[in-house]
Amino acid sequence: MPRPRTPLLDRRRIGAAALRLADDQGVLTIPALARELGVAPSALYHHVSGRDEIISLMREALALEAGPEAWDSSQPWEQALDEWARSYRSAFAAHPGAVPLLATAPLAEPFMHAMYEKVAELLLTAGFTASQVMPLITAMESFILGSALDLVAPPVMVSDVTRETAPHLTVVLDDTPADHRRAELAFDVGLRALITGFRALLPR
Amino acid sequence: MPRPRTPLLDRRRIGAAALRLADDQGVLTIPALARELGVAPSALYHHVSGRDEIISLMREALALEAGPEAWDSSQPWEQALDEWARSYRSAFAAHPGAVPLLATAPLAEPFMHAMYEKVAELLLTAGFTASQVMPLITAMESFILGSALDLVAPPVMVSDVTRETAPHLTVVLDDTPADHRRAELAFDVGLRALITGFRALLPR
DNA sequence: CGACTTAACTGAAAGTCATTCGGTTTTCGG
DNA sequence: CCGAAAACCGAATGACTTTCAGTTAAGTCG
Repeated sequence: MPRPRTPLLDRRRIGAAALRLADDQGVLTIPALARELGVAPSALYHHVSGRDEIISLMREALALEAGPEAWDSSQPWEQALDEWARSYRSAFAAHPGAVPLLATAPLAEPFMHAMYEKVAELLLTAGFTASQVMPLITAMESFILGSALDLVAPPVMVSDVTRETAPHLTVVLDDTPADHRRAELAFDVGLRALITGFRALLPR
Repeated sequence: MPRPRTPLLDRRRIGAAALRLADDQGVLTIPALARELGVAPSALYHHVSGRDEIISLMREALALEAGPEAWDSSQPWEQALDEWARSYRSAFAAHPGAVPLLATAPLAEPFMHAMYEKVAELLLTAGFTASQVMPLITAMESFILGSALDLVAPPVMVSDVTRETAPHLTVVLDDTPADHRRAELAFDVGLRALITGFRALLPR
C-alpha cells in the first residue's frame, strides 16, 4: 500500500480515537486503535513514540474538553474555584472507562500550564500568599483526581456477614445511595469542605 | 519437578513479593514475580486466578501495613481523622513505585470493612448524621488516593518559555519546593482544609 | 518540469507477556 | 496402604508492543 493522498493520521485524531476506544472498551490496545482509525498498527509509530505517548495524547484531548474556557475566573474566588473543580471532574466523568488509564498519565506542558496559570492568578488575587498557592492547587487536583477514580471504583457493599461485625458501617451504608449519586455526593461534600478550609487560611 | 515437601507459595507471600517487586521496578510481570519467588510462572495460577487478583493481594498487603491498629480513634475526632488519613497515605508513600498499580485495584471486603467500620463509628459519635458519614469517608479517601498518585506525578516545571506566558504560575512555583516536600505540603494543607470544612458541617 | 528527499503507510517478524494444560511427584485423609 | 487432591514444572497458545525493510505519494529545489 502506498502513501495515501491525504494523511489518515495525526496526533489529534489518534488521541481522540484512543479516548473514545478506551472509554467504552475499558482497555487500550494498539491493534484495536489502529482498526478504529482504519490503519495498520505500525502506522501509529510514525506519529507517536509508543503506547505511553498515546495515553498522554488522550489526556490532552481530555484537557481540551475542559479547557481554560470552561470556567469563569472573574467571580468571587470561592465560586470560581468551585467551577474549575467541577469542570475538571466533569471531563473525567465524561469518559469513565478511560479514567484508570488517564489517572497516572503525565500531561504535556502547555496544557496544564494554561490551566495552572489561570488558577494561580485567581488564588493570588484572592489574597493567598505565593507559597500557599501551589499546595492549594495540588491539594485540589489530588482530590479531583481521586474523585475521578472513585467514579469507577466498585461500590462498597455490605454482605450479611459484615452486617453483624460492622454495625456502624451498616447503618451508614443504608443511608447512602448506591447509584452514581454516591460519588457525586462525596465530591460535593469534599469540594465544599476544601473551599471552606481554604477560606480559613485567609487573613481576617 | 515434583511437589515440594513444604509449599513454596501462598497468597500472603505472593502479595508481599509482588508489592516489593512493583515498588522498585515500577511494573509487575508474572515471569519477574515467579523469579522473585523462585518458582515457575504457571505455579502462581494454583493460588490466584490471574494478574488482577495478584494486584488485589498487593493492596491487601498494603492495607495490613496501615491496618486498623495504626491509628487511635479514642482521641477528638479531628485528630483521629487526621491520624487515619496520614497512616493511610503513609502506606502508599512507603511503596511509591506501586502506587499506579494499586490506585485502581479493588480491595477485598474484610480489609476495607474493618477500616471503614472504625471510621464510621468515629464520625457518628462525633455527631455527623448517618447520611453524611459515607460521603465524608469517600471524600477523604479520594483525597488520600489522589495525594498518593501525586506522590509519583512528575513535578510541574517552568521552562523559560512559560516563564513569559505564565507569570503568576512562575511566581508561585518559585516559592514551591521541588523535592518530596512539595507533595507533603499539599497533603498537609488539603487535609487540614478538609477537616476544617467537615467541622463546619456539625451543628454548633 | 524533473530528480531527490522526505512522509505516510503496509506487512512481516521479533520479543514479551498472561494464561492454559498435561504430566510428575508428594502429601494427606480415610 | 491407597486413592484423591495439591503443588509445581514445561511446553504451548494467542495477544500485544514495537521494529524494520519495503512501496508509493508529496513536497522541494534546481
